[in-house]
Amino acid sequence: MKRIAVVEDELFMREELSDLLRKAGYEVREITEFLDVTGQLLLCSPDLILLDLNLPGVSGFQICRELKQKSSAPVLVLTSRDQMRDELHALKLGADEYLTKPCRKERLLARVANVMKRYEGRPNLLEGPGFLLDRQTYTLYMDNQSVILPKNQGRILEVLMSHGDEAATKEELCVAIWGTTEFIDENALQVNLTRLKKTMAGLGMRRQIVPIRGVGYRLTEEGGAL
Amino acid sequence: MKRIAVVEDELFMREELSDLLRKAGYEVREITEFLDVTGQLLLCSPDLILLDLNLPGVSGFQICRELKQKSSAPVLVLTSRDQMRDELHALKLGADEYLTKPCRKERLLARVANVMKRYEGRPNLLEGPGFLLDRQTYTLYMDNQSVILPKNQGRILEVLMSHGDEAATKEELCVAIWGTTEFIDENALQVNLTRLKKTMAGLGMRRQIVPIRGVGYRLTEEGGAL
DNA sequence: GTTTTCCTTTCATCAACTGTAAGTGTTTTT
DNA sequence: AAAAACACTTACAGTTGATGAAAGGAAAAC
Repeated sequence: MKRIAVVEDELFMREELSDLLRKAGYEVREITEFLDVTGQLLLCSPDLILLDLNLPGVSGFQICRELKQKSSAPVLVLTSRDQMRDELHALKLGADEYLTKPCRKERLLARVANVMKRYEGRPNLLEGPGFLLDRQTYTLYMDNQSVILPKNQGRILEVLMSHGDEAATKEELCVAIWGTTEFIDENALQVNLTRLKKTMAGLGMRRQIVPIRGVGYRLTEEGGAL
Repeated sequence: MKRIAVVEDELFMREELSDLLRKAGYEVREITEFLDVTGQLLLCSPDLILLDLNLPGVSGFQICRELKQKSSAPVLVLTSRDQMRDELHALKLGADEYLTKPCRKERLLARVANVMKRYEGRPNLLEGPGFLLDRQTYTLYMDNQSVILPKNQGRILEVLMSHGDEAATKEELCVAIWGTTEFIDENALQVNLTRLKKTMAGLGMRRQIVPIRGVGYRLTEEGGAL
């Protein structure tokens, strides 16, 4: 059975949505605490996320962006009719569909089914700007090429991507690669970074890895200064 | 610029389609010889294929099926309004969209753009029943797992898939793996087949490899007898 | 029951990934 | 300007995993 996560703060609306979806044969998980929404969502690994943009305290946009960085579930955004401008914004952030509230039940269900069908059987790929990464095999897709990254390079890229434009500390990277906080050797990380850079350059990827002195590394913003 | 292949036998219709698409900024390739349509299409490697189902001599369905086995370009099927039943059939064969003729220009362009956007940045994956295969890296996707096949196993599976339910000869397989007709050693193929079988079984794939005595191998039909 | 064809396992070889080590650049600090 | 701290690169050896050869077992055809 397909699992859908509902992120909506208004009680009434949330229950109505859940009800509708359950009757349509989906398993529903409701998010009721709006701290670390992304984390909660990742934990229950839904097949689709229904996301209201107007949440108390947190930015729906921010959540959307984080989700697309850290998971590969499709996101269907709900927005009030008077915030149509949001749509474009949401789509840019990687939302797969949007709907205006209120909206007819059939319409909602149709979109839900449609989006899920589009993702049906699709591999679990992490989206980066202009490329995709399979988190299990570390197969990297760019344009029409695909390359298998060695495990370490893959893990590094995965961590960097999950941080978006922010820096990942060297410690984090080491943990991701070797599973321990004790530094095996800071240099080992260094070497693997060099190798990853080379493969990325070889593929013509626009994003580059830049060091943050004394902290770690991050991926450059799209048109970011070198 | 995106390239679209038009497969349509009626001259008038074909030119109208081509015109429309060219004005919309696409590069168009027309298929005018209806022998080995699939081969021609594979050669020009289009980003989308516009396929009329009523072709002289050949079955549009057959072409559709072959395309989905041998390429990963999206297929948009055109059918006359009085053959609505075809639609279901076409979708089952893996067509990504269908349209009834005649049809409004905007509608056609909208669907074309829509389908292409859906494929945008998507990796070049070959579709098998219930699984996907990356022809470059031989990454195999099933359910939510993904595994990297060793090159030889990948090549074998690729060839078998490209033959659909028909048998691939041992010679073909050897050529695909080692690039030569001279048998390196028939046993080498044997060994790799065994290994492929094992990995497929390990993943719980429904399709199995069955030998055709004295000829070669083929994948079992969905509910095929063992 | 014999022959042909197909299958499986084991073993040595080879290629690829990896960490170590040593040395070179490049910032920042003094 | 010199020193120190940090970042980068290259070369090399150990390990892991894929590959083909060989040998023997199973299944089908006759």
